[in-house]
Amino acid sequence: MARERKFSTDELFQATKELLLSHGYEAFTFSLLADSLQVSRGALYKYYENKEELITNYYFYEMDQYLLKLKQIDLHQGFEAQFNYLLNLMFSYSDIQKLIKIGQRVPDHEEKFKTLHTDMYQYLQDFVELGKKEGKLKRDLPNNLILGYIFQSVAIPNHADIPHPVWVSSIKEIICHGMFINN
Amino acid sequence: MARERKFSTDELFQATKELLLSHGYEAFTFSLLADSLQVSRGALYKYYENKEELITNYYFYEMDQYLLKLKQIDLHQGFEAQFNYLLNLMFSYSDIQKLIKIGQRVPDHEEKFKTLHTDMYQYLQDFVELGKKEGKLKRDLPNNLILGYIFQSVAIPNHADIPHPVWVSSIKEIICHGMFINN
DNA sequence: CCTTAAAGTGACATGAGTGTCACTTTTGAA
DNA sequence: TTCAAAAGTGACACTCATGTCACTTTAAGG
Repeated sequence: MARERKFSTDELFQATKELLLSHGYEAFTFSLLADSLQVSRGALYKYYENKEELITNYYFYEMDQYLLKLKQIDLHQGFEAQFNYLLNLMFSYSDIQKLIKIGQRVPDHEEKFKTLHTDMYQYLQDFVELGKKEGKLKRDLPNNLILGYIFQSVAIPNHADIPHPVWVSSIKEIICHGMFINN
Repeated sequence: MARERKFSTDELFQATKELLLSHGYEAFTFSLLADSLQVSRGALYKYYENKEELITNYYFYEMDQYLLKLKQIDLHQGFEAQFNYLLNLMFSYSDIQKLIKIGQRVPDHEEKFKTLHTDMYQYLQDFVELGKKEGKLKRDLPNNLILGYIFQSVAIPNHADIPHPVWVSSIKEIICHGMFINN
């Protein structure tokens, strides 16, 4: 009954992601997106009323996928295994941290994004509590700081091009045991 | 001989800083800046040809001040004292990290900003090396990771509103000895 | 008092993104 | 074959930031 679409929702979101990462929120335009999808600008308005609505939708799509991955942490037994899983996840989805920062710029939606962020942290409280119960994590550290450190570590710029495996194991070393030599 | 200026360079840079932090690079406009200074847009063009030139100038001004503070690290004797000085500096100038990120968006100047960033790191190599020589810092950790880790820590969002002193001492604990209990 | 240089103003042309809409194209079902 | 629903197009009116420029205002020196 209807004509075939020139682009799928997945393609649209993929293009949105690339443009958001390369241009930022303010410089992201429907023109750019239309060009990238080789479609007219008007066509996009058939699906989304404006850039804000599009990006909000895209974010929920992206975050759903991410949370799904995050929830798989429960498939791992014991804190140590969960910790390793989480750290690897961070590195394979390192774009997400950048996207979250960009997403906080969407007007009127700072609240929504803050909530999403908080939810994510909330969800991982169990993981941190497990670590504390198992006597692995220091009890006096705020849970949110522990999570913040794990999330932020993927954002440290590797300007000196240290080989990835060395970089990752060094980060793990610092997170777990710090940069100071014990005495 | 000349008419009195309605705003000083310091006022202009202060307003620029506030607008950059609140609106980001792409949404920063001469109109906004002119309004903020209660001056006509045209007046700004007497001093800077465009937004890029203005922001570049502002950045060099800001970074000069910051580097000056950074260099005062040498006034402290021994690694431990320097480490404490650096950490306090990070927290009192926490806007700088955000500004650096925003600055990386200025077109054609990513190179310049990357250089500036690298220079800053370069300048602190001595500090890290001192820590390693004094047997305080783990020798096998890449210097840039140690610095990056210290810089990033001020960017961790304190959504749960942990009291500042607790927050800071917890961060120091993690940086120095990690989040794991030793066994 | 008058001149002059710098500061500041406001209007103009330009270019780009926005949102809309009448119109065309495609497609499958009747 | 026809036709209706959904996809897609491109032009239009609108808004807003940009950069320029002729003009006005100010203030100090001659």
